[in-house]
Amino acid sequence: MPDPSSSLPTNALLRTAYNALSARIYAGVKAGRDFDDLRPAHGNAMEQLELEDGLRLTEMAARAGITVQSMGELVDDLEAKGYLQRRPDPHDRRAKRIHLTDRGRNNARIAKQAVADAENHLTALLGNQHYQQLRRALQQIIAGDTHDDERRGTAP
Amino acid sequence: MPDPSSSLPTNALLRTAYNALSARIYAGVKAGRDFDDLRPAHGNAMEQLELEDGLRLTEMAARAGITVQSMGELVDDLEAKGYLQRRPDPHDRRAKRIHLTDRGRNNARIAKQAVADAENHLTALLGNQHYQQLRRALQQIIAGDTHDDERRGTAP
DNA sequence: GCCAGATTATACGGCAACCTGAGTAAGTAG
DNA sequence: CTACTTACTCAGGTTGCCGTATAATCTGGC
Repeated sequence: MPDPSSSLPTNALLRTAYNALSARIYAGVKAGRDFDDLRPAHGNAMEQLELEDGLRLTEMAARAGITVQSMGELVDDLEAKGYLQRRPDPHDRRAKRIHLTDRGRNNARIAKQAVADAENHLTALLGNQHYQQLRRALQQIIAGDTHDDERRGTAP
Repeated sequence: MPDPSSSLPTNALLRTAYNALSARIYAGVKAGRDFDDLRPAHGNAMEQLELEDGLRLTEMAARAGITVQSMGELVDDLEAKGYLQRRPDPHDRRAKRIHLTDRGRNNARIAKQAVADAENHLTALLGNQHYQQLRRALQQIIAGDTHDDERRGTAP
């Protein structure tokens, strides 16, 4: 197959680049240890607890940009597999705080490293200057589209 | 919500930028006319027939990088909605050729325009030079990861 | 000409990762 | 105390794929 990427819309380039990079990170996580029972979507939850332990479900869903129910499923799964634990919030008996277990913390550390490796890979591939430019361009796209779409809503 | 994009991994930036751009294109297609019955995935099929009419299912699936069954579903749906038509291949009685109807051709034209609009939007947003650089960087990421992942396969 | 094996399309079932809608329990404001 | 809001759970649906299996047809070797 001749490389068709030069004629593809930028749209498609973004998606393919994202997939490639995600696969790299995901492979890095799974290669590290016995974390075969994690699927990419679980990263949505793990990522956040790595930064801030003891979040509530609602908060996590909002940060990940998915519904509370969806995040609930991920957390259910991760709890069953021993990566994290729900504990009642002492100050609000409606809420539960979600904490990493030792296993979860261990995995989070490796995931963090895999992400860092991917960033280093990009810097090496593009050169630091182009790497920074890429990030700036992506941020502009994200910010630029937010303005226009705010009133019109995103696609269903 | 304070803009967190500056600290996000490049990975996440790629995904969000992709989503933003896709939503823009998709909105463009739907705004143009009465194509409310199309979902984003249908683009996988329409895109190709726009370039080359009368392809077979197998060919389309291979080009889109999805299975024959998945493409079959999309084609079923598009056929039911009057965007395209299956006609027997006169030279191979196993095969069917997939052709755009008038409605399909009309939609393809609008979709093409929506993609072009999105590219123009990007050029205006980033400046032509940075736009070109973005595309180059994405192509490098795609090509760069292909080499490494070829033997190891992509993530499940 | 005929059979083995590949190709083309379809049918059926399953799964991941989301969603909407409807509920319960607990907190908060008047 | 009532009315509203917040946090979470339960049930069920949708989208977009995949795997396996089957029937019809084509192709190459004999």
